[in-house]
Amino acid sequence: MADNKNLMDKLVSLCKRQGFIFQSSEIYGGIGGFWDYGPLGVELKRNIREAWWHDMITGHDNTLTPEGAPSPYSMTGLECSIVMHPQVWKASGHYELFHDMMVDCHECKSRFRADHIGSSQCPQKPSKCPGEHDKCDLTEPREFNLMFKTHVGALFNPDSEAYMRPETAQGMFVNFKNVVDTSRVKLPFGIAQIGKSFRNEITPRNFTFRSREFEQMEMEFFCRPEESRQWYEYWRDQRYNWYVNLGLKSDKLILRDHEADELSHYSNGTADIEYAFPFLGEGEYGELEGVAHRGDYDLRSHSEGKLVRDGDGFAVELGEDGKPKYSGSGKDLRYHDQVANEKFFPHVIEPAAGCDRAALAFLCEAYTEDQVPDGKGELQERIVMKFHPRLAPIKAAVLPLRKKEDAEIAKDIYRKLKPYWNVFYDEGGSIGRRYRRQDESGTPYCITVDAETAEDNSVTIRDRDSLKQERIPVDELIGKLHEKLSGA
RNA sequence: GCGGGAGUAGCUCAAUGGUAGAGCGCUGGCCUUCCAAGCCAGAUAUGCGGGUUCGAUUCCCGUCUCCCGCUCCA
Repeated sequence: MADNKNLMDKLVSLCKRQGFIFQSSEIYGGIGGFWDYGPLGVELKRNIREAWWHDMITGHDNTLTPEGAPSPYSMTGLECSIVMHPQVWKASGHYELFHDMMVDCHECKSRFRADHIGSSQCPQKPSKCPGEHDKCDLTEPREFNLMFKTHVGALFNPDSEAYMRPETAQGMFVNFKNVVDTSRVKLPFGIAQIGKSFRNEITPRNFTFRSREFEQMEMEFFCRPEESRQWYEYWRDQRYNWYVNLGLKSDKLILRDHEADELSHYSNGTADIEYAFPFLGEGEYGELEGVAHRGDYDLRSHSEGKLVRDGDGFAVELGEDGKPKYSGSGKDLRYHDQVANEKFFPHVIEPAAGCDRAALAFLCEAYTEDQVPDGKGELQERIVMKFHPRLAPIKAAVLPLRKKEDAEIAKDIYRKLKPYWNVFYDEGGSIGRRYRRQDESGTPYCITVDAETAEDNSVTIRDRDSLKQERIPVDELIGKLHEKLSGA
């Protein structure tokens, strides 16, 4: 743990000095729970997003049955607004769960829901309610809201209140009908979205792990109810393997099924994909992604009104007037299977990933200290970020060995590669220093131009992890890099 | 939100009620050229606000941020 703590400190320092992650608004003293991605960090995150988008959507083959899947399926993308109609959050259940009037006691440091004071116990005198004991020192009821509130329109009044989305998922549900009506998709299919979400966390902690503004990569997979269990299992494995294939070691990554009492109000089953972050204790894991079986909870809620558990199933929650407590849209969001001519609410499997958490996990996993012989053959400590080539912010660096003689040829090579990849040109400092700089940025390959290049038009490619160099003709460079970077 | 600790250069750290230093890194130059070599020159810092004081980075108060513990955690 002490080593891990130390490792986390070193990683935070590296993120700052290499331009991966900065504290938001740092020159004004910072603001808790918000983070900025620097020149390298933005490339890392972009690569994570693109890997996810490619592997989930654009690279998915709608016509074949992937291994482990019950059938072929289709995938589509979507991008929704962050501010939505406030009723979305009432029907979804977020408003009730994220929004409470709370009373705190200065004396016993407890917090109570304002509407439950009469049925709560004072921790110091359990026979009385909070506030009835002599020593109680209660605050006024205070609004306690995990959703960021804003106002739509220039006039501030209660009718203009709106919320920044606390998750991207609802955008997929409320657009379910739009997607079905316009894209000719048939069950089973997924709608995927990447975007920012906002939660007013009480305690942002652990670097970027729990932030107030964060990016989600979420997919809602709609299927026939009777197939939902199989799809749930398919997506659990699929998503777990995605992280492993991008370099997270499987002994640091677990797939953990939620206990029954841990399940969300809507869920028929949830598994977390969790990573052994260095800031956690031995044997502890932090959530990267949740894969939830949401049943038909969301589509039904947005049709009929917010649901509550009713025996084994769900029923619309009713207010005192016998009408839905939080009404839905009233639109029929059932899927119409035109072949079988039946209408039903599809069931939903939701793999919901945190992009920033993935970025943090990949940073933690990449951070490596090893030893490399210097010019005299003595071992020197090296810090190297061993990113998977798909995720590396810079794919290759072009380095002239001798600044004067080799620079022009090196620049030509740089220009040849630039249209394909984010390539970096560096002629400053000794070659060893430049290699180390690229190691700390996580650049997988360094292309070095030397005296031989002018003679036979060949360069060396240095491998970041093995330090091995391979000499190849310049004409084969693009093909070679394609092969190496495609991510064996 | 509570309690404790901490904020000095890009990073890691030093020092001081009276001109704020170092190492590494960074920039320019010379020399060198396959794994952080050398020489010369240079830039960059006391989180923010207030108070005490002739003078505050140092003492006091507030605030913000970070760390640890509690609390919270779809």
